[in-house]
Amino acid sequence: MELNQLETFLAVAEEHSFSRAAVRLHRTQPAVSQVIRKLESSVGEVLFDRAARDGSLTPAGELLRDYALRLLALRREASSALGELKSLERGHLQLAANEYTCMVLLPAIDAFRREFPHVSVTVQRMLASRIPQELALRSFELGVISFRPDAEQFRTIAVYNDSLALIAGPEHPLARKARVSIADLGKEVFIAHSVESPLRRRVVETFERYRTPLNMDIELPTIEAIKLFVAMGNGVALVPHLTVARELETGALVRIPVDELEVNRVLRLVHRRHSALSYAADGFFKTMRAMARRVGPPFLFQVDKGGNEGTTE
Amino acid sequence: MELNQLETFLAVAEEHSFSRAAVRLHRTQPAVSQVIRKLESSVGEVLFDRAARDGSLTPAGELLRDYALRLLALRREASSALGELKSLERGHLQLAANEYTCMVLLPAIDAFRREFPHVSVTVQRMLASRIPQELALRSFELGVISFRPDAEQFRTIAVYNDSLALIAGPEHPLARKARVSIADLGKEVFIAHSVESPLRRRVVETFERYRTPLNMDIELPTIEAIKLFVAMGNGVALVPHLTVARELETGALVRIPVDELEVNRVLRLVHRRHSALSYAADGFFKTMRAMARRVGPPFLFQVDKGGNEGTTE
DNA sequence: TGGCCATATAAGGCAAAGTTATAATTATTC
DNA sequence: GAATAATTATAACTTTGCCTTATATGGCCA
Repeated sequence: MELNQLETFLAVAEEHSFSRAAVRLHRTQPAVSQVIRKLESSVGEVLFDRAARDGSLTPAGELLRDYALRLLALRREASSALGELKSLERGHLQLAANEYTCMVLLPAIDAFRREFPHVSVTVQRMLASRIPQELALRSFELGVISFRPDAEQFRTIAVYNDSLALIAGPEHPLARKARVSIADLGKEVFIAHSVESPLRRRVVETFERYRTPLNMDIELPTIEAIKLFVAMGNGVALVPHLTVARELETGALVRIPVDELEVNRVLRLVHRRHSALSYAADGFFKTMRAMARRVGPPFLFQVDKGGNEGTTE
Repeated sequence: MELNQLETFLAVAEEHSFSRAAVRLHRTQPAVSQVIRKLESSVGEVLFDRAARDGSLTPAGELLRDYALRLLALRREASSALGELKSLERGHLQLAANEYTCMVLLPAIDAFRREFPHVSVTVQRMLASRIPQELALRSFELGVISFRPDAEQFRTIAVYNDSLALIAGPEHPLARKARVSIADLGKEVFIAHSVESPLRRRVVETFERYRTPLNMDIELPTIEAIKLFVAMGNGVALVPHLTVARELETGALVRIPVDELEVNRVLRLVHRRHSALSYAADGFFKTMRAMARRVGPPFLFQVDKGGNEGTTE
């Protein structure tokens, strides 16, 4: 019993004639006869009362008619569901980001949801360092990272240019100075993130380069904790600008400009190079590209080319 | 999109491998590849993430998987419904009979329902004379008549041998006589059925043959009315024995034996010769044959053979 | 980088499904 | 009641398409 056969079967039942059904299906009458015969032998029942000569159904035929209608309706539904997937009237977008990189996603997700309200979005929180391997395992489709993974299997797109901000509480002595050099920071207490990260390594390297002592006696587990602790006047911290944008505006924190620490880090979307992009992910890319064009820096949209330079820039 | 293809598709999705699916389906791997490719092109979506090499589905594939499962389940359901029809765990029996021939059906329907409790039965009430033409129009499948229709398109089976009973009220003078001849009936009032019927014609002919006057001034529309009227002592009536069996037992009516009126009439099941019998009707035949064997006369089961002798016995 | 595993591709064979032509069957009509 | 018309069945032939064998390609892992 195939859907194809059921289509022919229903045409005969509706037209009450093998020949008229053949016309409707753009086939010849013997072809229709053959399909019906084959269907009859496959279900083990005679479906049309041949003696009637008016295409009337046997009881078995009546029964099969109901099922045939339901089966074909279900196929139509499946087709239209697949169509909706393509036109993003349906679908699902699975992202992964860490505590702060997910911040940059928020305006993009907002725009995306506005454009495609029927595509659901989930953002999985994950340490950035684990994102490539989980991505390879297909736990999600798109990740946000701040480095370029060294495997060729990934494709990355730079989407946000985040600078590192040295922050202090508004009452902090450095907050009043117009210009601060890295040497001035030797005596400050740096509040560090307790998770090992490229960011942290870069801070350490920079201080070593300038031969400046780095006091990192305090480690806190979340950015929120660091911000709060610094706002209370306890030392300084180097954090992604985007995580403190609000506090800088309200004055709860102050950004201290230090030339030697003018480091940017580029946030990138990453996906499996060899997996076809879902329509949802494709739509998300389009949204981000549109946003980069409309909003401009720090948003950007730049597909990374070339080899696997590893952790860079 | 065919069910066949969806079966292959699901096998691959479940086995997470084209090659293993091929083994399971007793095909070769290229055959499976080809089916999937064809399915993909027909739905316009890539269904498996080839880069994954572990048979994982794309979002479109996930979506189709749900529908494929439902479609195949529905096909299984259809098959089993057709199986139930054959095994009479499901089905419908449509009969037609008139006011009194339906009486003979009751014990048969009772036995049938006992054997096949899931087959529904409807008895359509209809003048016996209209049954053949309605049968030809397929309003029902099986009719009960007391004559043999003259069209070759019908097949009849004698199932009940009903004698005509001359009835009178218990107080009627004839009720006391041991033997009554037709001549004794000349002065009686015959209560007639107001519907023209073979039965009535035969009564008239019999009286004419014996040159006995027949007083049929009273016509009543139902057997029930005739029985009641006769029981009240108003004349006599000639009615099918089976319609008065109960009253004869209780003594509400008395049967008067008249040799010249010892006429039997055979009730017959009739169906379209060229239409295949439904499993339900076939089961009903088997039930009636079993009953004829078990109960014996007046039940019988005798397929009528030969030409179209018209109204006969 | 070479071997391994999985899928893709190509070519050939065969079964199934479609077509044309014609027969058989049944209803209709004069 | 035979001719006619309409409908489905049958037969022979063609084409399509599915499956097989054989081989290539591509990603992964040591």
